[in-house]
Amino acid sequence: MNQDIGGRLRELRTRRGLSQRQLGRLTGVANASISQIEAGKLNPTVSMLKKVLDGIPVSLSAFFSGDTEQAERFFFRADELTEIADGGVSFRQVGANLKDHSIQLLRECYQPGAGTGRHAITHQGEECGLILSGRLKITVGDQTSVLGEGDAYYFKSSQPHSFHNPGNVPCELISACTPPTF
Amino acid sequence: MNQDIGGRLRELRTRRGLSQRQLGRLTGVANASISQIEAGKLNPTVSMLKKVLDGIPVSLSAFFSGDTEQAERFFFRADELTEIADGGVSFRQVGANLKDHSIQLLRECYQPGAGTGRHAITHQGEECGLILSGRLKITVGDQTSVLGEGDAYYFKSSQPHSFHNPGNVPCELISACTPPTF
DNA sequence: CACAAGTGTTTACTTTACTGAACATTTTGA
DNA sequence: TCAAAATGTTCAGTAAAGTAAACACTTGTG
Repeated sequence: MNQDIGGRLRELRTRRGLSQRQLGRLTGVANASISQIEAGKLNPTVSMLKKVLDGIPVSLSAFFSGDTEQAERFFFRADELTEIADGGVSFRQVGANLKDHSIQLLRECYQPGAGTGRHAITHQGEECGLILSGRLKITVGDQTSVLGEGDAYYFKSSQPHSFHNPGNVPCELISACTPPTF
Repeated sequence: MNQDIGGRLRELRTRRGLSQRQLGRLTGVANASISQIEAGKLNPTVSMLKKVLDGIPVSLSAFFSGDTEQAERFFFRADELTEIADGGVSFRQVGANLKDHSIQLLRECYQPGAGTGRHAITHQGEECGLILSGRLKITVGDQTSVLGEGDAYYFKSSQPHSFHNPGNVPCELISACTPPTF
């Protein structure tokens, strides 16, 4: 844990071309502390880490979300988007097999009458989508709406939510959400 | 600062229906510490805060990015998605006027020959998309590919990237990305 | 009512985060 | 070539984080 923090801090600091002493003077933190944090020999307080990061500058949020890695593949052919069907609902996820992604982009298709049960187990993150064709009845919290082609939705996944196709033609849409687990 | 952390922790804990002691037993942290953190009287170490958050469970990333607020609107009619055109490229963003969102879902249209310059100023986050119609030539890092209907892409925005429509019909796609700024 | 089990808070005490000043090396420049 | 001024690391002292055990209070149950 502290090894991770230290390594990441060192990477950010050196990438910025700063020495431990420079960063220390800049932030009012002892250079010894920065050295020990980077070596994983110190268990920094949040306020301490924040002071140091302010000098880089990087937010705590950015620091812990840590998106510095490179993706190994960028392009996916249509037939690679394996379809997952469940009842009258089918999904095709872009980049489903990527090991570390923060967006789930789905092409979804709801057959007439199909839908999801109410998601009682709400998850973190956010969801949004845009209707390509057909009609979809969406309930979020205590609000319900029937969306048609070109309409869209956006909500925090912590809201209980459900989808249902009330029409008599399939409903196609594209949805994007942040992953359920952090 | 510690007031903020404390308040946020208390909000998350109580929303979860946990008492300080329950959370303490669950995580192996003294309930007194949780009490003091919530009161802003303690300056927790990162590892300490992480142990506590693991019991909720919330990641450090989610904790500091703070996506617990409720969206005020969930549904958007097609004509509300105001179009932004720039050269031969047009965008329609879902939930563009939401004050705090972590996904940018765009319906994009590239006219024949249109494209973006190479994005030299790379930003944080990730981008992905799915081609609805037409063809789009995408360059990411040192890789280039021409995608057609149903094809998709996914990459970290820190990679230099550019888009261009090499065909003679408009190219429509849906893209999703995490916001450029933290 | 009384008592048991829960809640969050406060208080000594132990552990440790954090500092300032040393250290050993490497780089810069006259 | 030899200071001079960087670099990162180690170390003793101190300020504070974190704990265990009390506290005062509320809630439910026989």
